[in-house]
Amino acid sequence: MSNATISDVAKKVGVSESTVSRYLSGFKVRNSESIKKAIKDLNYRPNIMARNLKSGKTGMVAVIVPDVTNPFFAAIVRGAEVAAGDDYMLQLISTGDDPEKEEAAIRRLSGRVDGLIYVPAKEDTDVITEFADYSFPVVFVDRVINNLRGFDSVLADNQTGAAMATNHLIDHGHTAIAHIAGPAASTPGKGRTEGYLAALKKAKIEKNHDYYVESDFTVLGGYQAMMGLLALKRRPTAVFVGNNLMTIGALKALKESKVNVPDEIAVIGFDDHELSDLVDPPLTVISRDAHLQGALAMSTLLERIRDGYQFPPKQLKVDSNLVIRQSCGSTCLYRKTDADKKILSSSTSS
Amino acid sequence: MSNATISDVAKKVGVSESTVSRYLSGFKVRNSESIKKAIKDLNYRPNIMARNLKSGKTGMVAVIVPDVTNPFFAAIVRGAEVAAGDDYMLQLISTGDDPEKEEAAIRRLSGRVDGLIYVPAKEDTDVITEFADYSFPVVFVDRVINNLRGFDSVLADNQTGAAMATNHLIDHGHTAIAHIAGPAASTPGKGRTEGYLAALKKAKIEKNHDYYVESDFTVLGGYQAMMGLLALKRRPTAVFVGNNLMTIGALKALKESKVNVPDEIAVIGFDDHELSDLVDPPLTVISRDAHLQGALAMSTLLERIRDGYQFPPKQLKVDSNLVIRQSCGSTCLYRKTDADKKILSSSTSS
DNA sequence: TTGTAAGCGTTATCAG
DNA sequence: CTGATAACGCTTACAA
Repeated sequence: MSNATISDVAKKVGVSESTVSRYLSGFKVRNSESIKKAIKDLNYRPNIMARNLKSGKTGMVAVIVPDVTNPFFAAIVRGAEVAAGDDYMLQLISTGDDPEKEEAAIRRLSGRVDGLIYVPAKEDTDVITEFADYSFPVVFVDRVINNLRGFDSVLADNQTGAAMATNHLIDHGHTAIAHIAGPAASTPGKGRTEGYLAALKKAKIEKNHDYYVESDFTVLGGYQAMMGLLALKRRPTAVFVGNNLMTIGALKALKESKVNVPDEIAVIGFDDHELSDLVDPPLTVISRDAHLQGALAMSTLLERIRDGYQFPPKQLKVDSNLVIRQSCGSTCLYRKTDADKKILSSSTSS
Repeated sequence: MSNATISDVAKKVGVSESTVSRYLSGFKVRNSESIKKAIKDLNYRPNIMARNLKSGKTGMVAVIVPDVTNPFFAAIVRGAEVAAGDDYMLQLISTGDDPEKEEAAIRRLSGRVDGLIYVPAKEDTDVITEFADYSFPVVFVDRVINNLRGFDSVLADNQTGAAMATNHLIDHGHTAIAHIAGPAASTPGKGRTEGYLAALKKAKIEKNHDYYVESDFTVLGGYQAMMGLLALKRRPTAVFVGNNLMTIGALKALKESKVNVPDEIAVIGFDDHELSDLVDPPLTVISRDAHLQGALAMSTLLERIRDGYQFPPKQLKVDSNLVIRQSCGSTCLYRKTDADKKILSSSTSS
């Protein structure tokens, strides 16, 4: 039973509650030894709620991700936790991509946490407009609610990454390059499509509407999108897939259809994976440091919690890197690095 | 600013605080309409801390896992969250396999949560012995602290699963069967080794000490263990690997050493993975429902929170299943099912 | 149904 | 350095 209160301790030692409280806060008190002993004897532990009620702080930060089960989001969470150190503990909300659950969860957050790291499932919601009232700072990661300025964010360099991916395919001689994209209404979906289109344009490759498939960032979506591409009269010879889950789906579709990668179709994905070098064939991807994104988000948030909005909102970006393995073939040698060797050069820019 | 208090609302309407409080608790009050309006106008939201201080409940459950980044643990977390529903929110602690951080985190938990779902990183710690004092119920998942009875737990059927794995290899005609095991001091490490040994014994295969390698459940550990096995004068022809991460490491070692799976060596892993059917070759594994484990743990915990320990501790177990793909070869046809087709028959037994 | 008042456990203020 | 006292915002007897 840990229901001993500060008053019990005070009584036992024969001092006032305030003295014990001061001892606990590290002030010098006369009977510190006997207080120490009494605390141990009574197995006293301060009541956090009472403390919080006084201070108005909770020592908690909420992290909302669409799905912890996605290794990419898990890495963000882990990065945030590491950056929080001993100062803050994490409340995790993983809504399973359900915007309604997410909204409900946000509503329940008020008063429970000192800040929020937020990877929204859908970006066209308007719950967030209530945040102005919600009395705690918010940092967006990877996605950012439409038309919402005034918030900090930590994004990936989607355009550059997607352009690198597309250029890599172009360098291999492809011109029939498809793109299985995330929702055009999402920050990463939009950004990556922009990068893809920009790269095509720069290479003077005419864009083919059949080769742009908007999907939904899920395994099933990627599977269906790839099936659609395979059904085309004139199949693409290369595909850039817009995220990790859709890449898995696309690969399953290719495998099921017995289409050889990279000989019949080259594949490049966005976001790396622990198993990317073990799949058949080892997967060439654009990678970025999700752990770092989480950590940056947390440190930005902690600054806000400490200092408020005296500084203007930050828009952080994390670099993307090309990790070349074998799913695009190896005809293009000049860009080739050791397969399976990650180039970990993630850095940040504002 | 959400700093309006119940007293502000009361003042605005011209009633007492208790009336507003009653309205909030769903009681019938005369001026409910005007109270409703005042709450909206003032943007009043109840202060959770104050409420908690009164009730002594936090509405939070802690979930401690060694690493959220491991998809298996992520699934446990997600399962727990789903089972929690709207009643409880999750505090996540993922210590990166650091027992010291874990211990520190546990210490800070008291008073913050109403209960704990605990997957310990190390099972020989004794922090947990303080739990008796810690005033909140604990449910262990997957692992269980040494010599600790009196707690609820939700484990996997490690023995049976490991025996299935080993038998599968035996059915393929193997007799030189190695086992890359987790720590013998851990529940799953120990259980799976027992299953492995039992299956060997039943098949009257003499056990070879070189073929038992105790490792640490990490990718690197699995890699090194496999490298060790490959260096043996008399290599095993089949390996049962004790968890998902070590299996990844083992596969990397095999790939690097250009050893063909399954022709030169058959591999079976413990715990399935989203990508298991895409790796080369598609991986045969023992699978169990981690999501279910998390959910069962949560519902058990919620019972304890509600009803206390009036019922004796439950020891739940989740079934393991054999998922046959191609990493063990296909010489043994009678057990063969459609490759890549999961048999989802997870159920529970006490 | 309503209001008054006490109390949850802590910390901050202010006199001593 | 110490102790009494008043908050923090809410709930809940108890009385009206």
